[in-house]
Amino acid sequence: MRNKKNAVPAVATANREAGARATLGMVAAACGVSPSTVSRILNGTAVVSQDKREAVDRAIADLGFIPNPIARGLAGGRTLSVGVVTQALDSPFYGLALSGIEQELSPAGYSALFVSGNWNADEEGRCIEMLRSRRVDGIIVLTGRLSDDELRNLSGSMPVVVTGRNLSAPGLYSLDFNNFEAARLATDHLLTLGHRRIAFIAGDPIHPDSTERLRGYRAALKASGVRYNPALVLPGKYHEESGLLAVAQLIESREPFSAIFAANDQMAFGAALALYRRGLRVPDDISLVGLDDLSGASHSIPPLTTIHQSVDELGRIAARSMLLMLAGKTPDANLPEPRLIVRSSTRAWQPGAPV
Amino acid sequence: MRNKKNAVPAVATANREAGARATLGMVAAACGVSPSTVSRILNGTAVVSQDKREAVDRAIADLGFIPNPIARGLAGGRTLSVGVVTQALDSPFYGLALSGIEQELSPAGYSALFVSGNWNADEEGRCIEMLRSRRVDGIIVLTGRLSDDELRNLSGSMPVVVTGRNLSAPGLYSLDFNNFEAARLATDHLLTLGHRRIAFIAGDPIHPDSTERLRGYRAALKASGVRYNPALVLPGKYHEESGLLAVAQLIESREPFSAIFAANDQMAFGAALALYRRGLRVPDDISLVGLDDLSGASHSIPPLTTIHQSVDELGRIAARSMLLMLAGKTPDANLPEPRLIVRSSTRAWQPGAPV
DNA sequence: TTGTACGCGTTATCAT
DNA sequence: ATGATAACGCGTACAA
Repeated sequence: MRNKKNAVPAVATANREAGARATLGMVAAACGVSPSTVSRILNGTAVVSQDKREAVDRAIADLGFIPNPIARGLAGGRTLSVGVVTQALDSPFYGLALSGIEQELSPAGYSALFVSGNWNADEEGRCIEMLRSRRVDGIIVLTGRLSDDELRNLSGSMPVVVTGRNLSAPGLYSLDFNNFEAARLATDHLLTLGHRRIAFIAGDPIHPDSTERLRGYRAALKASGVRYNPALVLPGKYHEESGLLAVAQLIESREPFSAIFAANDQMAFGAALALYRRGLRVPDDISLVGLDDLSGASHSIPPLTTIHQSVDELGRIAARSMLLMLAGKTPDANLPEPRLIVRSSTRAWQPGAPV
Repeated sequence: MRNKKNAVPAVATANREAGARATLGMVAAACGVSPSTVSRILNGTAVVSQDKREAVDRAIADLGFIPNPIARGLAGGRTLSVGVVTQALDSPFYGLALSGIEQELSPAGYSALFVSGNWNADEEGRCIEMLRSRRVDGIIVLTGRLSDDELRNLSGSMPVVVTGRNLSAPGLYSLDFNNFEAARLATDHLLTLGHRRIAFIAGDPIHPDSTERLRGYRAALKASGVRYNPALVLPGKYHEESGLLAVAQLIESREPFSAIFAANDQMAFGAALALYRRGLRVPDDISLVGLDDLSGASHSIPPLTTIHQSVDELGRIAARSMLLMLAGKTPDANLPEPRLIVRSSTRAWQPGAPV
């Protein structure tokens, strides 16, 4: 099954036509130098004479040689791949981050191994074991359910970048959106428009960002001298259906409100649908603000006023930080601050609102 | 940099605590057998005496040994990984497919290498080169811009599963939705409701499914004896903005219509927004049907009547077919037929529509 | 049944 | 500046 290595040039060229792969050894043989020299040229590890370099470069182009990352990994102890633990591959939020990660990793010659933990700590653990067994050079964890200690532990054996948390350790870099400020901005926008009875659909308390967003909501109210009313805070789970339910529940409660701030866009979409079903118009009757600025937000009905989080930028920065750590440097990038995007789901408060 | 191999058990255990990985050689040394024996036990390649097997099993568990897929790949010529070429990682449509692929591949011990071609043939070519250099065992191509010949060519060197086409070759399996029937169903639904002036927002003609969907639209009209009116067919590009533009253009043209069938949900969302901006109500003034049944369709305003395509099932079946080919068998699975999902964006035609 | 020896494609170390 | 040689961790003929 094995065929001879270091075939002569003619054969190598023939092989290439046949779809077979050229190897470093074949390149070396083709121009009469040692494999080490070829390797050095490839990696810029040492100075090589001009003529040899040219000969080798030509042979490389000629044979269509591409170094084998597998063998490279075996020999060099690195695989030029980084593992990415996400929570869902089909998510308007995480999808953007994955995209950003790939955009940054590919040009650097790294591949991403995407695995999804599905919001399950056990599954996430298995994913990480799998990534370790594949010898990824580092791991990027998007949010996740793992404990901080597990993460710190992992960072002992390889560089780790984690989003949605704020913890530090050697070999560990964390990146988080300013959830507090995002929620504060959203609430403040409604307050500025004159709204006072502002309902808040909270996120799943299991996410650390949920409490931050609640804090931002309360801080904005306080700064405007509006009393915090617990009856206006509804539990949600960050998906559309929970936003819909929350609003249904809110209306049932007969607690008056003129605006809603949903802790993420998906819940805002659900909320909008609930209002629509009750015959309440957005923004004429009720103003609505989301958070995230998912791609769907600009084409929802009405286009959703929301807080923009640069999720693709999150991905890019996470990847860039990983690349830096892999190069032995220390990352220090931060995420851009959230900013308000005013579209058509909010308007100034009017006396005599229906609710 | 290299450290000694075949460390004695005590050291191995210590290493394990330190986060270092056990190797097959270490397992062999730990119980005084040869590496080949361990390998055989791992792969069930040959019969091994009971006592050795037990000793080895114990050592494996003890050392927490996990075979290194990299080395395995180098030696055995397989990597237990399959490449997946998608067009976008952040897409409500492809995301579902990726998710389905991972769900099927993981339990089988395979990893997926997701790369995105961004609707660009060159980039797609580079992706495939990268996957080949990483020695993936097979490649799944979601739609893509590659020519059929390139695909057939690729399938010469490894198993290939491609979606969105209908071609066959040894080592190549293709899977496609019934786009014709999907479009026929959508159009027929509107016809059944009494609509006669049904606009069609077509997809990007560069996608082969676009022409199929147009065919389905025309076939349904014909079957109901409705004359095909080219003025009611608008060009689109499968994204929200193009749906919005198409409707704006349609209204400008002053060609009367009472219903719109958009060739995918994303364009339907854009269409809904355009109608909303003109003060036209869905479904009261205009009925609207999409195609795909994206997750957002059920929470749009109003919830969108559409044709369900099991995109996650597409991913799962593609992966299952790949697994079959990898096992030397011939896949023969087919995609489920599209089905109509009636929600709230359509209603019976009323005389005296505003347009 | 088990072990030996070699190869997979590359990098790193040590000579020269 | 360059080459020989030895790993990297595993699979697999072949020998025993």
